[in-house]
Amino acid sequence: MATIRDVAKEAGLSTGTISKALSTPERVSKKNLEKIQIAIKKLKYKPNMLAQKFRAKSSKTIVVLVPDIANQFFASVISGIELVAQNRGYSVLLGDTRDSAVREREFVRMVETKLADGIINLRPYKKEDAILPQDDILSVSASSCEGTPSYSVRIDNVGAAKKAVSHLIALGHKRIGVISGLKENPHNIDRFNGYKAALADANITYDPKLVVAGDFNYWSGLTAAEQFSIMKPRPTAIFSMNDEMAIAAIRGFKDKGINMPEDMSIIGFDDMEVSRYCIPTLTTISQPAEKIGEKSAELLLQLIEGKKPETEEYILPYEFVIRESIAPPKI
Amino acid sequence: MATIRDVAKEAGLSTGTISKALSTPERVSKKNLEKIQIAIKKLKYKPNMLAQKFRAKSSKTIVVLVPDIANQFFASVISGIELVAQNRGYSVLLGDTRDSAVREREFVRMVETKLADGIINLRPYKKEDAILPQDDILSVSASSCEGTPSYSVRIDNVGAAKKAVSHLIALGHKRIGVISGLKENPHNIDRFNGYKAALADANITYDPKLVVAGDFNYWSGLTAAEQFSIMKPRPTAIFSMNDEMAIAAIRGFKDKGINMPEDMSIIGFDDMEVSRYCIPTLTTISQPAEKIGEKSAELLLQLIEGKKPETEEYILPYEFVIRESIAPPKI
DNA sequence: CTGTTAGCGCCTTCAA
DNA sequence: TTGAAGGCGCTAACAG
Repeated sequence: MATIRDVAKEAGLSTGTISKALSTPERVSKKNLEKIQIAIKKLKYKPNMLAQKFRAKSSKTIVVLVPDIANQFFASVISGIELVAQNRGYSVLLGDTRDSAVREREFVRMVETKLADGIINLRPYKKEDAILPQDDILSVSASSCEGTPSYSVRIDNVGAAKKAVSHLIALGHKRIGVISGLKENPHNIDRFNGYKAALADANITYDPKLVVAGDFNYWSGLTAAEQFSIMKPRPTAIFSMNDEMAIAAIRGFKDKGINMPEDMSIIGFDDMEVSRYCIPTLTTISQPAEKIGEKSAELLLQLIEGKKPETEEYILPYEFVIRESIAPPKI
Repeated sequence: MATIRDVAKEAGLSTGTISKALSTPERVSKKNLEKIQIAIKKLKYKPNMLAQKFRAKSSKTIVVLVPDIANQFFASVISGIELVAQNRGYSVLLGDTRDSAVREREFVRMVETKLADGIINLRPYKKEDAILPQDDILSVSASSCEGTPSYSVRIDNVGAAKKAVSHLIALGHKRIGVISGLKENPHNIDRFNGYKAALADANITYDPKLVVAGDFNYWSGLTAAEQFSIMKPRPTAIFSMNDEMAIAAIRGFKDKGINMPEDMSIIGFDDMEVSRYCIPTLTTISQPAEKIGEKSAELLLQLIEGKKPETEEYILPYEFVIRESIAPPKI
């Protein structure tokens, strides 16, 4: 492997000049620039970035911690992060933690040991179970929840859920079921609080029987629909903690001969691509996933470059997208 | 940030001893080991891995090129890769190329510039449009297709497709439709060849009208089902190039009053998790995704460590999983 | 505009 | 078992 010294020798110049030619070519004479070009080509010289980074004491890399990489929403957030990072000359190291704290710590170690400059965490957490933030680690929490410590970018989950449920109430619904996500999941908790708040506002008493436990996955939405279909009295509308379960539930209700939206209204959360296509198309909360990613990256890069951001918490606007899946209750 | 020299000073020893204490503690006296431990804790010393890697001239990192990160199958393959890599002390850098050659090149540059030691490519390609392999880059192609240049790990797509279609023929089906994936996609091509081979074996003439173009996504499966439902005569069975489209098609057929498997048989490809749950459960080809990942990683690490693998092409066994979605045709 | 030189943090001889 | 010293490839003074 050719080094900068080999190039210098080949071009009959010093390493300093080669280095300059690479970083600020305008400050090197044209003649020498040409010689250098030729030498580089001849030797197939590629700068050793490991050496560059070592010397610069900065890896120009940020780690993105993802609980589950095969997830549309996260993929969009990552997309936004990469956009900003690349524009600023940073690379993105994806850390699929698969919800394991051990794996999460490993990635934190990477920044402790200089392999990365900072972390964006896509796993929502409350204060209690937080590994991050850590004193000596620059980190930002993306798509976080209420009460996330330190820098964070998110939407108002409570408000969004409340808005959705209030809309159902305004349509005339009184018995509104919930397909919940994982119990301990902070997003689930926030959205659930929004649900309760909407009921409280309308003086509807909260009935825990109307809450069916799901796990954010398709299958659990299907099961939930079955349970709702045999309830007496049956709810007239459902608020699902994500689109995937909502879409499964639509399917499940149809199998039981319950038609949407005539017999049953349903609202999801996320606005996945399929939600525009399913039958009926799904009313849902749309999160600005890419924007969340972009904002998080901007925040982290600010921190890395030693600037102090104005605010700790950035709350981005969501959108309540009304589609075919809701209607006033019968009677 | 404390360096190894600071620790040496604090412990009253030389840097060499500290270094040894970190790598081969058994070769350092217990007394000194203790002193060193204390010094490290006091100074909160963390070795600078950028320096370590620089000196070792090896990043102990492999890049995994993924066309689309939000994809179950790829996620499983990556899982297998990470398993092997971590056991051998390598980290995995995920490169989501989003099918862009530019982005792909960027990751190739990382290994040229020492930021990574080798590449595992999850994008299938034929000889013509290959960026990899490249002379000076160690790479392995995972989940590749027929005719992939250089080291590769895959299943026999042609054989698998042929087996599935032959099974339909054996059940008595003669008009067998296809929901294809993206036209240029090599997996699509291989599987399509398998389909044709099965027809040829049974002396059934290939009818291009029975092929509906899809794109591997849910929505295209739905559309395909609509098209098939108005064909006259309608096919009695469908071979779908992946599970996602197959599951969508089941849905689409049901909407048209076509019941599976009585009125229509269907077979998918991939064996996604949902395929075990949908109604009817889906007959499909199961790929050993994790195993493909593991084998690819083993191969690449062998190459990195300078050993020459026995074979260039590793073909892993697939499984034809028969579930409820197929039956003999009516009459 | 170009060359010289020192040193980033670590590890590995080599000698004690 | 420990210490001293050199060097990995690169860049940033500084001097010319």
